[in-house]
Amino acid sequence: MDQPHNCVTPNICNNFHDTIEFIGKRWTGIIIYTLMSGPKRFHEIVESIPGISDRLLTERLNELVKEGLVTKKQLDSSTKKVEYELTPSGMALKDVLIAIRNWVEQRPNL
Amino acid sequence: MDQPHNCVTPNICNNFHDTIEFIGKRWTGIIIYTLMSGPKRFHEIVESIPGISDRLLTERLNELVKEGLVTKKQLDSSTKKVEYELTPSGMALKDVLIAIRNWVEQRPNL
DNA sequence: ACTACAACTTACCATTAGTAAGTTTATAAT
DNA sequence: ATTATAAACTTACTAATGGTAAGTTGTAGT
Repeated sequence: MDQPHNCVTPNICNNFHDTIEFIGKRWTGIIIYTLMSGPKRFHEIVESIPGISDRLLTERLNELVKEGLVTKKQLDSSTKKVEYELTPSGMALKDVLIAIRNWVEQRPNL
Repeated sequence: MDQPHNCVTPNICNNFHDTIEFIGKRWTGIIIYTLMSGPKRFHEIVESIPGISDRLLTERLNELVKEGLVTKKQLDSSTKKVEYELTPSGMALKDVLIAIRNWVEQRPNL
């Protein structure tokens, strides 16, 4: 808990402020959470996240790829099948997700 | 990393999905981060978070109070001076913030 | 009495999200 | 061989949220 926040690299989260806003962007956290259990195809992600739409999932996945947290693989060339997988950097967010889950579990259920 | 997400109590984050969306809401994370160092007055928060506006800070603080993560104290009755402070529940988010900071520090600076 | 400050509140415009329908290419069914 | 279905987007449009600026209320200082 030290340094404040002054953004340098646009769209790349190299500091606390940018990072928390990036992974906290609507759906992003749950997408990462979903991919923690292994690579998934587009429709598998849609199906495991109730409420998300095609449009926003596409947008968020593109952002995640751009930030280097997710990779996109073409399965079976010449078809439209793709697979999304966390990079090591994305996987390293597991500790953050675990910390959140622990906090949720320890909260008094008002 | 177990259970999925099905919201029961509206506006109260008792599960992973709601929680990550709540603390990831624009400015919320940084407000909590700012209050980690102790109680602060309204204008002190504004001054320590570059870019935030009165309107959004008011809105976010109200949400945080509603969720039981922050308390609002009237200082010096009959003036407008107030102070915001994390509740124990809010303070418990420190582990989450530390996990994020660690992740940021360990990332390769593209 | 005049000015400034603290903590909002209101009004308005810009950006982002949600919903639904359409597109493209490929395999499956009849 | 034609038709249908599916995967992964894309486009268009409306609703919700965020950003900017100005206004409000009450106290304090000079």
